Amino acid sequence: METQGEPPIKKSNFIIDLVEADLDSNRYDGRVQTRFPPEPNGFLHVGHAKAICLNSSIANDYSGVFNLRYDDTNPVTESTEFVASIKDDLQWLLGEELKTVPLHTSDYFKQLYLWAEDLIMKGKAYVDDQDVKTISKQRGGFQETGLNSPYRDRGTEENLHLFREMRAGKFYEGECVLRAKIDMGHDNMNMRDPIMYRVKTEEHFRTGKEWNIYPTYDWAHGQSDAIEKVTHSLCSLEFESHRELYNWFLDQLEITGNQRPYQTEFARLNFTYTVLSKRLLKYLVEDKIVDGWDDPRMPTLRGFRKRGYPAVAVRNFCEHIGVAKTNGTHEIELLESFIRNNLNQNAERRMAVLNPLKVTITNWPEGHVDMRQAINNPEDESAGTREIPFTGSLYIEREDFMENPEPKYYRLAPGREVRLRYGYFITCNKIVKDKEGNVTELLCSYDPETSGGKAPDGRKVKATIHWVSAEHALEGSAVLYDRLFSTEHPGAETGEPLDDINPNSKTLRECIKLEPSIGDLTRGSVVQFERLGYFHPDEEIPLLFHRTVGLRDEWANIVKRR
RNA sequence: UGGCCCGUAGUUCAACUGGCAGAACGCCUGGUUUUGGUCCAGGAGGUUGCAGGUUCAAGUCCUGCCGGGCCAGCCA
Repeated sequence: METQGEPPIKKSNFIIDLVEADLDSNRYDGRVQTRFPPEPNGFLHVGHAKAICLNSSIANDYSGVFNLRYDDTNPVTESTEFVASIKDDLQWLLGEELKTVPLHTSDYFKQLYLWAEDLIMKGKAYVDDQDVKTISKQRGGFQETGLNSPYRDRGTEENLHLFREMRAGKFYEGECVLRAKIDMGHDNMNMRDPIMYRVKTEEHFRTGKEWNIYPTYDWAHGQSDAIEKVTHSLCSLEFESHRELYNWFLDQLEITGNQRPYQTEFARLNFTYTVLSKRLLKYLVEDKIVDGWDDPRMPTLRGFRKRGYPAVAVRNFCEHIGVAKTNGTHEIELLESFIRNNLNQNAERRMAVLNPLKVTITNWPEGHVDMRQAINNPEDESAGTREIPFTGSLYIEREDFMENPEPKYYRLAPGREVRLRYGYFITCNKIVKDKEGNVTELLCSYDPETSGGKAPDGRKVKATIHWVSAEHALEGSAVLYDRLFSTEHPGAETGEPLDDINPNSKTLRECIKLEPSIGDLTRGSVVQFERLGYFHPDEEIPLLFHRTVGLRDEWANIVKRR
């Protein structure tokens, strides 16, 4: 895996400790096997990225095996659309094709079924004819013990017969279920005779109409791990209380020794200024708050991709944050710093003006075009140079001029001299305004002696600003993205995250001015528009750019502090 | 007022298993710079949730509190 020159911080976390301890004790004969088990009912987001990176890097670091396993046990919510997108996003994130073919829980339906019969015969499972409500009520509460189902003590033969009929499609949905027979008075609610199978008539996207009953997560998960010979079954904290059941099932099936996986939980990833819950993300899409699952503002991997986040930067981020059992929220700035770090090294620089202000150089020789040489990437000499036409009629950024400059504002102002990057020093002599008093044009003079960017007399300028020649400029557009939510912890105040949606998270800038070489940019690559930020060319629309992330901005900090 | 889990700079994590509490990001100051970017140097920021106990020595072990999270789907 690429590391792009990151300082080699030795990784240390409680999961690595466990893996190494198991290696030391030879628990699995030196094997390490992990898996990423998404349900194919939605798109992957950064939260999943953490789990993917964790599982795949543990397998990588210890010469183990990492599998993608679709946890497709619920035909009503799952579809092939998601199967495809998950694999696609996963490979994008990992930066390579999967080394193993994707697995499916549905591949194990037969084995799971046989094991269920096994449990029935051991008197450890029974068919319950009660409906959802009744079962739920009987489960009791945290402080009250549950009630045994009247069907709990059915005979083995009757259970077997009923279960086979369930499979044969003799029952309607909700008519009956198969339950593990554990303990209705257990402190852990998951142990109060959990459901193993339920009837579902919906067609499964892989097994079609073959099955009328489907295993629940609890019944399928640990057994699937065991079938695949997973060693370390990593999942998020919310499954902590399911671990006891995970182990109980393996106990009943007498899966032991180096064939027996064990579950370890870690904290899922959270970020400031966004949400990662499936429900909320779905709302954003369906209520058209965003333009789709791949909207660059979305924390989905598709969104990241469209926004121009390099996959390796996301991986490095995941590597860096490590894992722990503390539920917390990462500052989004940390992710952004990894994005910038990568892009600073790799993105070519270009000049673009997003909010153009006309500048006329009054002493420029009429019709003269001066080709200026510019460095493509100061961090990477091999990126070479390019030429940019300089003329007497330019556009500069409106924000780079202030009629009445505030303290510490270094850029252009009446009577002030600045440097045009790769061009000359210019001085603002006159402001042209329209009837409403808006500045429409600046009349400036240039100093021909400053062609090299320095004045022979040694005088300094405080600022260097970017520009584009008016007659050579390409016209395009840019979309500027801001945080999707306006508060660090959406919903912290009202309890409803949607109350904190930032109404200005997307700004379209049309008629932006681009230096000519931008027309030749290769698709997919991210460029830095100097002094503005990193921009990702849209995959379809020419000269449309998505702002990946802005540059760090000292001036913005100064303004904010006021 | 059940059970399980978690509390270390603002944030997220380390601390070789009892031996001088560190890093990254963020913030601040200075330097370099034809990007107010990058880079370099430095700084602030901690009663390790609280209170006891064991020990020459406790973030680490013990006890008790406090705070937070998760669990009562035929979702995963």
